[in-house]
Amino acid sequence: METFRNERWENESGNKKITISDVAEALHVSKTTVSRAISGKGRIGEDTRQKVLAYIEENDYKPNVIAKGLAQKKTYNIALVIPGDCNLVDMPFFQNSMQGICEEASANDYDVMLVTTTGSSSANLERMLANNKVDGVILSRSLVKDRNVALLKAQSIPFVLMGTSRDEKILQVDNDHRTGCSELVGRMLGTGIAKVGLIGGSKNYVVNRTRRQGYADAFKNAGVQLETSLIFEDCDSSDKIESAVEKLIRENVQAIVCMDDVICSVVLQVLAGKDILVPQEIQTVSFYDSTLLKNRKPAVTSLLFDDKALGALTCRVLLQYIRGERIEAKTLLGYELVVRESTLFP
Amino acid sequence: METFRNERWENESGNKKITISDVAEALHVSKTTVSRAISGKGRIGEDTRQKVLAYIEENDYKPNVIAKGLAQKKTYNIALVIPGDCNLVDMPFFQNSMQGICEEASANDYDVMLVTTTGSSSANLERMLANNKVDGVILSRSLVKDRNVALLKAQSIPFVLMGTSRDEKILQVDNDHRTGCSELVGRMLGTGIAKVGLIGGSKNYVVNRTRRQGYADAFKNAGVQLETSLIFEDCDSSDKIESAVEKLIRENVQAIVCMDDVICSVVLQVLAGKDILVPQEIQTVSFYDSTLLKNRKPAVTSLLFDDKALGALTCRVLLQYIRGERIEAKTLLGYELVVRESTLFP
DNA sequence: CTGAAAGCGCTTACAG
DNA sequence: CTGAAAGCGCTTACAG
Repeated sequence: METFRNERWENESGNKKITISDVAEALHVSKTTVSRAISGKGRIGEDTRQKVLAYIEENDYKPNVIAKGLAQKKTYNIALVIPGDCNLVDMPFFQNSMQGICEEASANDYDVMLVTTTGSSSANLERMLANNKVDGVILSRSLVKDRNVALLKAQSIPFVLMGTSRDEKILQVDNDHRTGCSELVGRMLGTGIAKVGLIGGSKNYVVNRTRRQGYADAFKNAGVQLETSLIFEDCDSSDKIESAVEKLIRENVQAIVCMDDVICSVVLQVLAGKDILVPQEIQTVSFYDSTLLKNRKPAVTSLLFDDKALGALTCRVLLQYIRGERIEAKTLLGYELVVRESTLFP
Repeated sequence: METFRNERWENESGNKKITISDVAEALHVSKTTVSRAISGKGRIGEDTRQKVLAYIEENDYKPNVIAKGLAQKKTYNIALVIPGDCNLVDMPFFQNSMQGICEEASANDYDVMLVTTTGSSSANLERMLANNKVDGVILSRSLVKDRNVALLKAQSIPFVLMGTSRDEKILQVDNDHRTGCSELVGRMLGTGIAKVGLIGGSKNYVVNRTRRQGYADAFKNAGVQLETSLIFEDCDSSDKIESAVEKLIRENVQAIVCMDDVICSVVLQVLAGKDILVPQEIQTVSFYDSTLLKNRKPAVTSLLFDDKALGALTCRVLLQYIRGERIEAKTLLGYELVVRESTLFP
């Protein structure tokens, strides 16, 4: 059995990193001058500046960010908190927004630290904060009663929520689920039908409540009476979804609105099992396009959000806040309504 | 429109962090002594040690990890590199292993920095390495020709691959896909059937090649001739998968082995569309249980891997390597074979 | 415009 | 067993 051993000292001579002192020495200037040439802060002669910059470029000198941070009392890190126990339907959201965050951070010479928390424990986040390894944190998709929010507030460390909260005291950036859902449902009602059922996920997630509001808005706008008997929430298992679909069928709904793609997937399966045609007999839409339904037939009409852009923007907002810039308390991003085969929109 | 502004200086008096100097001063000892009490390194009187520890506990002192790192030329960070552009079927893998990595790191007082790369760019990784912000890196699920591997090797920074590579010079930790796939296919062949088709994903991913080897192993072990005409690889779109299924049907296969759940999902749909019964007419298995098929009927026989444990182990191996401990070049983790409705195993 | 010096919050030979 | 001092690689008043 082959084994490995890290023997860094052997090649230490080879790639010893060059420091600011080395640069200063080689150029017969002070470290101060080198530092100024790099940061652009403080007065410095244009020619010396160029000389330093040229040498740095030439010799591939990279300042040690850790040391820089220590001196400035910054870390140039932000933390991204994601649920360790999310379900499949939410994964594309996290994956995509994550990429947006990483790229935006990278572009600003920041790095992102990953912190996973579970519903029951914020231990990892606490450790991270205690260790002072970050300048700020991004929280994603919060729960209605979110312990992480409480933790962050208590520490008075800059943070922004990538999602929505009714707490106006916290910075928020989110997709405009509410308007999107409202427009989508509005399109359904606009075709003249009124019996539109809703099947939703756990009310524990703020996003699900927001979607529900959008659904309600549509009825209000259309002047159609909303029947609460057609609304099924907290459907977090196949069984619950199936039973909801059956009840909706008995109610003779003309359309079923699904809050997410997992729900929609089950709904389509139940309808297919009963040989109910979509969209001819019952139209179906999903509130979120996660590619989970990509291979499903019929293709489902749904809302398309740019999660990567959301991540990037959230990151930018956090960075601006850290720098002390004045920013809007809440930012909402647009969406696209994608009409596919599962509806009979004109 | 409400706006926010970060005004840290206002409450700076409130939560100024206490430093090692404060502790030393309060206790009338030197910083050296405090440092030793905490680290456990160097000789120190048991009573002074207790005294220091008590004070620290009492006043909630947390050493500044950044400063500690600077002095020791360590960062107490590792980087996790994940593809920014992975597809749905791989998300559960990344999500779960991520959690394992974070928790193991946390338990060792390390933090994990997130780096996303795309097939075409390793820029983020390069930046991270240049900035010296990590002591080591975890690479996940490498491609056959992986630029990240080349980059890491050139930098001679400790790294381990969470996945498999034929390059024996790199540290690897992986699920034992090969043995798993072999056993699963072996069970099929053991029922007396011989015409077992295979539909696989992109050969660009090492993991898909490994699974293919497991498939081949099974035939060899069973003494059954493997028909290459029943093997379809690089099926990375619905169209290709559908066409593969149709060819396999024409070949009168008795079973179809799917390399992952997305493939399997499409296969089941095609079979259902043609009213071909699973498992009565064609048995079906998937090589990876990603919960993507959870709501599908019939439930699919597949392999179950503990991705979270894989992440944790990978992290542990990297940390041991960083510490200079001797470790095995390659570690393989077990799996569980879950027999469900889609097969006719005895 | 430039530099010497102190400092960020730790660790670690070295000396006692 | 304990401490003074130098050092990790930067930044930033302060002085010139």
